[in-house]
Amino acid sequence: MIAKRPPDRRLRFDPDELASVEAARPFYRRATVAVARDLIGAHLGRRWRGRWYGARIVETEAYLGAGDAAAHSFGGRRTARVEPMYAEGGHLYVYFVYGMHTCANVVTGRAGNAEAVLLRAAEGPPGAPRVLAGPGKLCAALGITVGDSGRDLVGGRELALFRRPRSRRPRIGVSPRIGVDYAGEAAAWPLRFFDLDSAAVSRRSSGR
DNA sequence: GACCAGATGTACT
DNA sequence: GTACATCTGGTCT
Repeated sequence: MIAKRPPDRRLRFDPDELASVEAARPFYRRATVAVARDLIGAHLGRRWRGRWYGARIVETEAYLGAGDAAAHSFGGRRTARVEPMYAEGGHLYVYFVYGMHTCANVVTGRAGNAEAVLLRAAEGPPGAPRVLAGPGKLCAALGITVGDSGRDLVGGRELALFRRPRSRRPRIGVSPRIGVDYAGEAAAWPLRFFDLDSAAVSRRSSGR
């Protein structure tokens, strides 16, 4: 059993205060690119000891399954690690990389598609500057571990995603994905989305 | 901006 | 057994 990690205390938030709506299954079942775009500005919430902690997502990347050389499920690869990617949209796929970092993805589309959206960065309250700038830091700050891989975000008791209010539509930038140079032609696909006005979007990946 | 080390799980031979 | 990974933070130019 993998030990659970507590979230960063500074990320405390009240879902009601945001007037946000928890994303339901149909939200995740749509095209991966559409979900990746709509996740910008949404809040990822983690419940720890009865309280909610969370952050506003400001950077995502779409991974398009078997036909995408940058995706873990490229060519239909199906191992114990990537198995959660084959679940129905709305599940979480978490993996450990470079011996020290954890990255969280939201599975999209229908079961078997193996498509997902990587959560690259989020923004906390003013008291938590840059603690979420990068997929590894985002997971660390929210206490997400590989033990959360395969968890369902829909109706989840510990992890949930709250959609952004319609009134707050961020300015969204688009660029190729980060760190996937090995993926050949797929490396240039414009599948990275980010909030143009967020300081948490990593420098390296700011699209310049 | 470019370059590089770091620590270890996962996939593959 | 071995290569390398959807990174990060530090150093140097």
